[in-house]
Amino acid sequence: MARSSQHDSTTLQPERARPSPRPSKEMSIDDVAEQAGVSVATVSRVLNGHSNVRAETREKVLAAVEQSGYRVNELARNLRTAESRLLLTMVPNFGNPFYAEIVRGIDSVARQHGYFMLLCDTGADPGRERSYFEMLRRRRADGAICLDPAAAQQALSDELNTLPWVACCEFDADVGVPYVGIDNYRAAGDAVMHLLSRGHKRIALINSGDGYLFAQQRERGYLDALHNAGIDPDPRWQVHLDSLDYEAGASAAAILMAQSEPPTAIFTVSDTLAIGVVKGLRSIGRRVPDDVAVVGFDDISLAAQIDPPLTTIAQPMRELGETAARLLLKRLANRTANVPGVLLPHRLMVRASA
Amino acid sequence: MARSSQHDSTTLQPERARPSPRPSKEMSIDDVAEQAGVSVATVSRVLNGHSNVRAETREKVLAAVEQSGYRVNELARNLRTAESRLLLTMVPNFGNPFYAEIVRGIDSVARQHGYFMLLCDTGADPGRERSYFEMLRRRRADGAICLDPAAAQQALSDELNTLPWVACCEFDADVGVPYVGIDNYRAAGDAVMHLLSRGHKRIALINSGDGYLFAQQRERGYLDALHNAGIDPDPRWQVHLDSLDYEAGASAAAILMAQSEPPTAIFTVSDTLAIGVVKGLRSIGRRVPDDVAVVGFDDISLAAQIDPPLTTIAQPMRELGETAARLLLKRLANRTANVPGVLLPHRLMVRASA
DNA sequence: TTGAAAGCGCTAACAG
DNA sequence: CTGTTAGCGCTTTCAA
Repeated sequence: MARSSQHDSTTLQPERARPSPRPSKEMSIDDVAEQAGVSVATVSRVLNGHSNVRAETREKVLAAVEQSGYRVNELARNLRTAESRLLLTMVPNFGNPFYAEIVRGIDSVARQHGYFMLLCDTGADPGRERSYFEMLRRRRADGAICLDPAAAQQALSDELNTLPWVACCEFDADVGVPYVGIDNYRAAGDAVMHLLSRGHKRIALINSGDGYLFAQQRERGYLDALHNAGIDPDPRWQVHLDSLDYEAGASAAAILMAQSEPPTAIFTVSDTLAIGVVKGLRSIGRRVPDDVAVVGFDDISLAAQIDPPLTTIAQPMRELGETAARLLLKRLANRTANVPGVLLPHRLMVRASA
Repeated sequence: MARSSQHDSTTLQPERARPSPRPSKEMSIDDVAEQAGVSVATVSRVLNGHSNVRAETREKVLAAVEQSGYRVNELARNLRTAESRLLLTMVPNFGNPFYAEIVRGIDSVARQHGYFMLLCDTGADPGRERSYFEMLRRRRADGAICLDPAAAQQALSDELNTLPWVACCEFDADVGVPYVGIDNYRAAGDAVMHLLSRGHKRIALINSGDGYLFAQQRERGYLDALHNAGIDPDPRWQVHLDSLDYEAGASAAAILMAQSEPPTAIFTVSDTLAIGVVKGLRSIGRRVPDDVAVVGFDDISLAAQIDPPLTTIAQPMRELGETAARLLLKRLANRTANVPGVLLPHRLMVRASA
């Protein structure tokens, strides 16, 4: 509604009297050089902050840049320097709030180092995932952080391990790929031990499909903790889901409770599942924690908000992301550097649900 | 494990007996051309699926590509074709589940058209936001979809409107930028009218800060609906928050209910807020909907999961994203095309909370 | 149907 | 301190 005038245009035409810098034809470094009366090399130097330029010359260049509205063409720069300064982050499902904070951590470290992060939702589909690794090969991205299960598992058999990437959360320590995550085995054990200490004996596990490495690790933790307590885990207490959605948790809970001797506690490998469980329990008239205790996993921000607030295993999500990014950057800086695998501490958050 | 021989090469290192294609030195199109005994032009043609290549020649090239493990260098291709095939999506806070589904919609349309989507979390910070628009100017991305408030508002005053971007959800129809969103004014009215029809008179509004355009629009809708019902809105019923977090909703509810004549219903401009409200209400002993009714906004997947299930205004999130992407693609394909603003329908989801 | 050659816009030797 | 110049790897006329 304000100053409109300026575009009745359509390209091809003169198009005069534009507001200041915006040039009608895209400028190149040559134009700037000419306008400043120097060579392109000099322009490049000041643009890249090299010190070997006389102050006076620098001023001239800066002035020309300023008043021409010139912007460096990163496409050209990328080709020349042979790097895209883009990092890929692959997540199986970025609608899951668990990933949000991790991705934030990655993003913040990346941009701190002059990289941009490209977020890719793979849907845990190996096909999609491969297509993203393909981007690496085509030099569209410099490196990748993968939160996806498939890659971690195929790293051995593939030439995947020659690509610059690191695994986050989903990792196999025996493969040659740098990783960061938590000790899922021990974390699951801690959760179960908490339930045990509350007097529960019939403790169920709601797990995701075993496509996930963490699922296997947590299941072993659960099983061993039970065994160590002298309890023989009933197979009927274990359910495997192919989803981490709220809904999946709700229906799993209902099924679990329909048994003749239903569990008195449920350990779930994800808070989203646990939230669904709580809702499912409620809808069949069971109270939490009085009738059945629930413990989740991850400690997403929602966990403390629901009713009752969720007891859960907290993962240091932000740090997981930051660490992953640092590992990757390190690999990028030095291809031959020995980048380690790192395990970050988890923590049991005792709230009202168990 | 197959045919290995060909490169024990590498410039400096031994490193022999590598698995198949993976070349130790990066291959270029010249290498492929040489290996296939044709010119680079021909290689380029088959790589790009041009039809004017003899079948036999094509085979030769493909074979060379295959067994050299060659991958096109997109950096070079980008420079040459002057496009990055990258789209930016700017969200104020991608931890908010509302954005997840929208982003999915964008992503799916983008990749369907051979583009990749770069997700950018701006934190609703105009500075960060500008830095992303800067990427457009530097040709690091071809276009952008912005879910952020600031851009929509500055589009007028700036040369922002010459850049290839579209607004999604946050838009000002009077500015020259293509947009997609819902009719926030009417949607808010619908929510209030629902509450009215349930007999409520003292209806509170929990709004976000007025940095958001939708906040202003929904507030007007709320106010007018009340007026139209002959109710004079008490200013004490309106609270403005600078956050959409669960926590913010919880404390706002407590404050609201501490008044001498507290509201009997609360309309909230976001489900995340509403979920916090429900929790806040519960923690001060108020029941929903018996003591106070709550209606949210967005219909994120969680809305149906909480206790009680949330009555809310559903936004067609997936479609919002898809439409935004299509508008942008259209603009990209034809800079002078007249890309319209589009409004998608919302829907009141009546559940148990109101 | 194919090849030769001219750049895309930039950075980085190498000279001066 | 500054300029000249040679490419980065690809696509695309233009000729053959």
